[in-house]
Amino acid sequence: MGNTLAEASVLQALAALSQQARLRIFRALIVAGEAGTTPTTLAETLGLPANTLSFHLKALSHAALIRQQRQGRHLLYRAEFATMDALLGYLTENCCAGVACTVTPVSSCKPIKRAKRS
Amino acid sequence: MGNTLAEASVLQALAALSQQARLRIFRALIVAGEAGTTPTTLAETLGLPANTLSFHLKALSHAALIRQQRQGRHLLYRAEFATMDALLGYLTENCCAGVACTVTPVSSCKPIKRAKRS
DNA sequence: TTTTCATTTCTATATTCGTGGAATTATAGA
DNA sequence: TCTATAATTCCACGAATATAGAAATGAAAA
Repeated sequence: MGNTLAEASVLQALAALSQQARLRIFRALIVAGEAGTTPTTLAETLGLPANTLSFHLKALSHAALIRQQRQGRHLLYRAEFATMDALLGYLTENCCAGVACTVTPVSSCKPIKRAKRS
Repeated sequence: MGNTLAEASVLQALAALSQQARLRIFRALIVAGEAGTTPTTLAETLGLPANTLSFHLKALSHAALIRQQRQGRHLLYRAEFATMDALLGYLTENCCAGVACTVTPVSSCKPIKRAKRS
C-alpha cells in the first residue's frame, strides 16, 4: 500500500525510464541491490562516457528513482525502490482496469540479497 | 503470466506514456473500457485540437497500447490491456527486485464493466 | 453524386533531448 | 600542500518531439 505518485511525478519517472541508457542504468542498480554501484563501474559496464552517464544519472535522480551517497572517493548510486513501487502502484490503479484495479496489485518493491557474482 | 515485452517495446510503451496528453488519453481509454471512445470525444474531453490528438493517438498505437476500429463515420479507440499487462510484467520482473521479483506480480489487466457516470 | 462530417496528413516552428569533448569541482592519499 | 582520481558541469550541436494551422482523405448521409 505504497503512496501513490502525483501525475507530474509519474510522468517524470516514466520519462526517465523511457530511454535505453537510463533503463539499463536503472536495471543495473536494481541488480546491484543495497550494495549500490559507482558511476565508474556503471560507465564501463554499460560502455558510456562518464559525462553522458552523469547526465542520465541526474535524470533518474531528479525523478527520485535513484539515490546518491558518497563513499570515500567514490559515489554509490542505489535504486529507490519506494518510488518504483509507487509508480507500479499508480499504473496498476490508474492505467490498468479503470478507477481501481481489481487484480492483486504489486505489494512491494524491495532490494533482495543476492550472491555477489565473481 | 503474460508475455514479457522486448526492451525496445518497453521503451516505446514507456515513452508513449511519459507525456501528459498521452497519459491522459490512455487513462481516458482505460475508463472507457470495452466501449472505447472516439477522437472527437477525446478532443473535447481533454481540450486538444484534433490534429494534435491524432499525433498522440498515433504514438500510443505505435506502441501497441491502444487499438483502432472504425464504427461508421467514427473511429473507436480502445486500450490494449494486454500490452499494459506485459509492460507491468516487465517492470515488475526486471525493475523491481533484481533478476526475478519475489513479490506477487500483477496477474492481469482486464477491462472492467463500469457504470457510466452522468 | 454531392455534400458533410470525422479524422488524418502535410507543413512549419519552437522546444527539448541525447551525446560527448573540454574544463571544473571534490575527495583522499602522499 | 600537491597530486591523482572520481565525478560533475559547461558547452555546442544534431536529432527528435510537441504543437497547431491548413489541406487532404475517407466514409456515410442526403
